[in-house]
Amino acid sequence: MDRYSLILENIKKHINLTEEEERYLISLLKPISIKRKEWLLEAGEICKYSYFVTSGCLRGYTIDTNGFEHVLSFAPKNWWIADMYSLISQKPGTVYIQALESTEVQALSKTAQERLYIEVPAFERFFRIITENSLVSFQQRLLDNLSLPAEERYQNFCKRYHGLTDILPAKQVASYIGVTPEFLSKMKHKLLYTNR
Amino acid sequence: MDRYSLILENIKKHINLTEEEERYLISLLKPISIKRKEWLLEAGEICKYSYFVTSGCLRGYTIDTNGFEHVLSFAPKNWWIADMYSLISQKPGTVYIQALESTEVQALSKTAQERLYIEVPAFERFFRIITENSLVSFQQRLLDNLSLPAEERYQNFCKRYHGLTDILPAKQVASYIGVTPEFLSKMKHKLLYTNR
DNA sequence: TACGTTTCTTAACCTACATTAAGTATAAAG
DNA sequence: CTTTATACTTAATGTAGGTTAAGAAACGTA
Repeated sequence: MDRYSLILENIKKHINLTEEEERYLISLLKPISIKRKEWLLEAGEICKYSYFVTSGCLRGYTIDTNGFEHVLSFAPKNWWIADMYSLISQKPGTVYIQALESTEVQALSKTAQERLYIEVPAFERFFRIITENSLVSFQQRLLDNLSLPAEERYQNFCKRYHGLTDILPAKQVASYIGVTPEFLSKMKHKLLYTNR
Repeated sequence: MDRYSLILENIKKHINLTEEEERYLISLLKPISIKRKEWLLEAGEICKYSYFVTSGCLRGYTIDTNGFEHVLSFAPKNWWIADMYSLISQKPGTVYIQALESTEVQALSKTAQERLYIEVPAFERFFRIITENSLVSFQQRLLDNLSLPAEERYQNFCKRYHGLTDILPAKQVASYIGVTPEFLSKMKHKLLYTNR
């Protein structure tokens, strides 16, 4: 039962659950382990799960028509991830979800999630709230991309995802903030020698 | 009662309402009219309403540290708009919501919205769904900004917001897709003479 | 119907960031 | 521990899109 405490605490930050509701949720979860570089989802597939990361780290990314990858989101421990477009439309998506290291998730299927909305309406609230939060951060990220030079986007990233910057390959950070690895390397050099 | 049909139809696309629930919703709405160039919300204020546009058109935008405006979203007839960050945190926001022409909205206050979640749980579902849809389109827009040249972003915009392109000042479109008015003008010239 | 303001266009010049390429460091996997 | 792939750095060169400026068109207000 302890392997569920992380997800339960995550949910109980926003809603209250009775023990029975907790047990019901747990009965719907499906634990999945994947190794570094393996995928939970690939472009072209229909996303059938919301994933909650209990250990390790995932990345969601797309590949554009020129073959370049773009990181949509990182999902370290305690984060949710899915291809939202595909999950809600149940059409083939464009997102890859890949493990950056050995990772364990609890998968909640779309059908289980819908059952949950009906049986335990508080979950409707929970997912509304985390979707709202996600929307706010994507809006802010878009505005950052429209208004800030790459150097500030990098510094913001380091602050906001503090522990992550050390774990992630710089390449992935570059892709997230929207620059090439070469240019990120140049920025890091500059930041190192011009301030302090 | 007919002035409410647009918002009721909008909501009934996603959930069912009894006549009593409809009446309850209507009792919570506050109609507001504003004229071209007036604001419903300014940066620094706390956003207290979700706005549903019944006629006219609004834009949500921010002003960066260099004084440049960036359009976050347009809200023509039948769209919802708010400063989501400020609305959910009830802290001062960064978004201006301004009328591009004479506009009428139905305003639903944050407190009314929360009451609605409790009295009529289906509204929790409704706002979950529209927030999910909004999230998907912001994710796509971010990816477009990361992966597509300005010319394709402009063409996508023209397709996706078809009627809007004719109504909006080109300046606003430029701000939305993330280029200067000068560069948009250059692109339009090019598109006009190179194809067809 | 005219005036002032805002928007649009054109063009010369500029810069942040991309591309290419080649070498070096790091780390995964046998 | 070695091997091999992957990630990182540096530097030269290229380009999409920004900046500045100034005139032309369109539009809102009277």
